[in-house]
Amino acid sequence: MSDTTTEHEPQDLHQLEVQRRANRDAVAAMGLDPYGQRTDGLTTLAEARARYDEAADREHQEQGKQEGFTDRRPVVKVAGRIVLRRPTGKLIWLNLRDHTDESFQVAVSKRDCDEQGFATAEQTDLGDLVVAEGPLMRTKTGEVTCWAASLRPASKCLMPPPEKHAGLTDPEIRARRRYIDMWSNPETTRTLLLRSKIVAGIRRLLDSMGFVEVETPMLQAQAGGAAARPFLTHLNALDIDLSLRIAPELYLKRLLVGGMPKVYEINRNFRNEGVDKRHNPEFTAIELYEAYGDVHSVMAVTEAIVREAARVAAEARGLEGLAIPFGDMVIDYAEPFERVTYTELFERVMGFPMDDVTRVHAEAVRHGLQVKGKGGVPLDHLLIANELFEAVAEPTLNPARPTWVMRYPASLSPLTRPCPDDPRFADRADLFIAGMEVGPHYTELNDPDIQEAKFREQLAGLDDEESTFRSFDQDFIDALKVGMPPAGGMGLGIDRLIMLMAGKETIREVIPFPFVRPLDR
RNA sequence: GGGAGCCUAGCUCAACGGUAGAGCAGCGGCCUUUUAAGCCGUUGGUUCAGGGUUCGAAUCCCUGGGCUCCCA
Repeated sequence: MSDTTTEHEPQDLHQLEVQRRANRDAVAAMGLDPYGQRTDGLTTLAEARARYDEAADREHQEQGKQEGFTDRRPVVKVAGRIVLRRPTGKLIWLNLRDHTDESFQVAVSKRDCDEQGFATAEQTDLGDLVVAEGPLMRTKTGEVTCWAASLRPASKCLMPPPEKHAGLTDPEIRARRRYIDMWSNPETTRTLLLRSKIVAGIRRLLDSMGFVEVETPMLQAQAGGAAARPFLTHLNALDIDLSLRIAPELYLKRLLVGGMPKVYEINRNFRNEGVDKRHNPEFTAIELYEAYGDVHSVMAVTEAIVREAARVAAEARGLEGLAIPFGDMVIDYAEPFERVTYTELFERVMGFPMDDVTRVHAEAVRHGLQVKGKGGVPLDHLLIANELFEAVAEPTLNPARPTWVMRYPASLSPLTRPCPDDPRFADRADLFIAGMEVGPHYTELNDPDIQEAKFREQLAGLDDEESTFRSFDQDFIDALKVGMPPAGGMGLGIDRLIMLMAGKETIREVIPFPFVRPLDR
């Protein structure tokens, strides 16, 4: 047996860690492995609790001391992290936590537990992992408890744990040291498990609708498909610079050209922009394309996805129906989503039509909005109108009602197909929930000549810095020349969707390891 | 990018110009039905870093760092 305490100079370690190492070594000195080993036949804490048998327990209480009594109480074997510890002399109460139950009581009695088990219980610290085995009973005060016949160490926690009631609250350390946050604050684990369940539900739904999940390149020579700064990297083998993708769009469309009728990808995008409550440099999005569909058909897919997410969330959180609380409101996803066109909303809120150049300009100035671009050139009228729309009209949307804003002005959405009945408007719809823009939906442009012209127009409008990051994607135009079916396409931010469903107002809460500044050490 | 707030023991927090403290955790002791167990005793600090003002600074000022929130 190695004496692990000698591997570190005691003065390098905090006294609390020194003490924990000593406690670990005391367990090892008893001939037990403080780090445990494979254990078969374990049940989760929630399963163990569910196995409690009232009748068998009563029978044991009434007749347990009689000659020839057969104990029929179910015996469970459980593993968990010690979150509370109450020694009362020759009886030690431990509360274990796992991903299914935040506090499951184990009693370790000197009389009824094996000798090593009781000695282990005496040496354990808060945060240690242990395996307990014994019959299920109810205490005087009614708590279902595993009355341990044996207790074995499973792993040592050498780090002093957070305060046992207040838990870990520092938002930075919660994100940086998620492995502590997760067991210290069970809500964190619940949220991350909910995320997994929702994503699995979305995949199940889309597969049942005939969509095929694909994976397209993350490393791209030119990062296209969205307006965002990419991360740059380098491929040593070929000595060329590459970008991490900002969107999978242009590859998914190539798959439509190739003949896949319904495709989606749930994967990471990388945008070299701000980090705040709603933005992480890497984030997960679903992007989906449906051949022979249009903006309306993919809106229907999104509504189905959002309702499925709400169904999974409501079930996991024990909520009635599809009403999910978020902040100080409750969003009922069972209700039909609101629909409003861009121009309707503009006129209703502003009180004048958006082509009223004079009033648009005056209102923009009154709201302190930019009416001039870089270099003092006056902005295009529609761009000014759009600033007004975003600053004044959008915020009037009822945050508690998922709302589609439809039919954007064509010139604001150059890469979208115009509405068939009026080419001044583009067949685009954005979904807003709780004041967040959740995802754009389009009838996709599939005419290669128009696409090429719009590309070039857009590139010409970029300033120098932006244009160094973006370039013309000839192969994509070539793909369109081969013929892409008419299609509907959509993107949906998974992290934001999870925020809504988990009731978390920061993106950090729903990402297992959100970006944190590297420590300088 | 602009503004505000915060940084004190392992954790959660007091002390706001006059001897750095509490609870939890830890350590020693007692305790076989506890539930934030209890009782007695006790260890633990470069008050983010550096500079300044002052007889005296965790506290006031300056610079830097980090975090959080609001706005763009």
